[in-house]
Amino acid sequence: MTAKPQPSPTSAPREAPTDAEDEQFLASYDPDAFAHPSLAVDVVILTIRDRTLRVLLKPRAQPPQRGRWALPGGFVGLDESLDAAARRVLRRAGGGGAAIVEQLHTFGARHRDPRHRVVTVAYYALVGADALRGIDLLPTVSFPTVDELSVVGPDGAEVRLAFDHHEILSVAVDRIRSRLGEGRIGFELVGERFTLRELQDVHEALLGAPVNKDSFRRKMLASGHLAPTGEYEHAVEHRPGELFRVASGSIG
Amino acid sequence: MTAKPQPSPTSAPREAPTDAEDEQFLASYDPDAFAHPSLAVDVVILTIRDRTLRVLLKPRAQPPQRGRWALPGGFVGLDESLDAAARRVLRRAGGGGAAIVEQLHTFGARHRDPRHRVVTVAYYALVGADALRGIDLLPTVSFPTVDELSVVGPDGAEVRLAFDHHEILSVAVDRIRSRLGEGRIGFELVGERFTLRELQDVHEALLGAPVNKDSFRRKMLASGHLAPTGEYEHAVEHRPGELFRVASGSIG
DNA sequence: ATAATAGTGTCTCTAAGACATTATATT
DNA sequence: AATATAATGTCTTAGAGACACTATTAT
Repeated sequence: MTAKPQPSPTSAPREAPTDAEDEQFLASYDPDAFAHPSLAVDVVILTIRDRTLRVLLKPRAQPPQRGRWALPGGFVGLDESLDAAARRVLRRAGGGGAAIVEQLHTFGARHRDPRHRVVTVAYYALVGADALRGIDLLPTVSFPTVDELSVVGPDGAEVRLAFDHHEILSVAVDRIRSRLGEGRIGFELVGERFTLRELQDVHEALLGAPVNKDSFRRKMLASGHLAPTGEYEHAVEHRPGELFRVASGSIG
Repeated sequence: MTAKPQPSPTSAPREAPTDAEDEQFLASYDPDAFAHPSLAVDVVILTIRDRTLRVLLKPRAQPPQRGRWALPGGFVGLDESLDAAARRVLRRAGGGGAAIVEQLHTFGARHRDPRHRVVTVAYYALVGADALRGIDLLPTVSFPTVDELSVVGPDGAEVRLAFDHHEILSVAVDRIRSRLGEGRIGFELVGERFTLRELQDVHEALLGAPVNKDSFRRKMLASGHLAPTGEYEHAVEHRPGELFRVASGSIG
C-alpha cells in the first residue's frame, strides 16, 4: 500500500486546519474566534449493594429525552484539568470518597447530544459500600448474557439511558473487568477489613458471572495484596472467615 | 435513539444536558457565551523499519518550543467526529493506509500547551512497512529499560518532544503492548504475506525486548489467526520460512 | 563444509480447575 | 444434628519456557 496522492481537500464539509498551517494558525489564534465543540465530563459511579453492581443515575426531568436516566456530568472549566472536573462532578454527586477515579474514553460522535456539539470525556469511579449512603435510587446493572448489559430501576423495570450513556456504561464495565484481571482493582468496593468471600462477591458482581473459588483464593493470597489480620468475622451463620486488609505498599 | 420532539426553546439559544444543578445552569447556558477549552487530536503514528519501532514526528519550526519534535495533530471541527478528525490528521501526515487507528487517552492538564487551553484526544495508528515511503525522517523509539522510552533522531541524537508529547507516546506504547498480549494486534506492521520470524520481529520491536521463539510460534499457530500459504520466502541466507497471511475471519 | 535460521519433539514448571476432606460457626 | 461456608490438600490438565535435534537455504 503506497501512499497515494491525496484527493482534493474539498471532501471535507468544513475546512479544518492542516498540520503545517496550524503553526501559523496558532500564532494568531484566538481561541474564541470560531466555534469548537463543548467539552464535558461524565462519570460512571459504581458501587456494590446486596452483592449486585449499582450505578448512580438520575432520571432526566427536562426534555430532550425526559424520563431517561443519565450519568452525572458537567462542563469542563477553562481553568480546570479533566481529572479535576471529573472529581468535581463525582463529589457533587455524592461519591466524594471514591478510591478509584480513572479516565475511560472520550465520546465524540457528531450527534450524541441532539442539541449542540458536546464531546464528553467519560470517567469511571468505584465507590466503597459505605459511601452513597444518602442515595436510595441506585439502579442495578445486570447481565442477561456476559457481554450484554442492562440497567434495572428500583421498580424492577428496565431503564433506558439518555444519549449514548448506555454505551459509556458498557465501556466502563468492560474496562473494569479487564482491570480486574490485572488484579489492580476490586479492593475499593469492599470495607476496610474484609473476608475473601466478600472480595470474591465483588469480583462476581463486576464480572456478572461466578468465579472459581479455589483459584481465586490462591491467586489472591499469592498476590501479596492481602494482609491477614488474624481476626475473624462473627455473627455469621457459618464458619467465620479470616479478615484481611489491603497490604501496605499495595494498591489504594 | 428515537428523535423526540424538541423542547420549546427557552430564552437561551441552546440547552445542554446533565444532572440537577446543571439543569439550572444550562437553562441559561449559551455554548458560545463563555470560553471552553479548545479541542484537538494528536496521532501517534508508528511503523517498523529495520526491525526498529519508528514514530512520525516533525520538528517545530516556530516557537514556542521551536526545534522540539511534535506529533501530527489538528483541531476538531465542529461537524467532525473525533475519529474522523484523527483519520484526517493521519491521512494528511501520510499514514492513510493504516490498518489500526484507535483512541488512546485524552490529555487535559491545564498548562500542557503554554499558549492557551487545549485539550487533546490522542490516537495511535499502526502503519504498514510499505506506507510512509516518502518520509525519511522517522525518529526511532528505543527502550533504555523496558519501562523507559527515548526517541532518537536520524542523526543519532536524542530528541526532545514538544509539550506533553513524550507522555502521549509513552501511553501509546504501553497500550499497544497490552494489546499485543491480547493477540489482536501486530499484523498491521507486517506485509500481506509474512513469516513467523517477521511477525516476531514486530512484537520484539514493540516490546523492546526479545520474546521466546518456541512459545511465540506455538501461540501464533494455535491462535487461528494465521493461514499458511504453502509458499516459502526466498533469497534469504538461511533456511526459508513458510509465508503466512492473516486468516480470513480474523483481525484486520 | 559452515553459518544461520526453520521447524519438530520432549521435558519441566507453574497455574488453573476440579474435587475431596476437615474445621467451625449458627440454627 | 443439620446446614453453610472456611480452609487445606491432592490430582489433572494446559500453557510457557528450555533445550535438543533435524532440515534447508546461501556462501
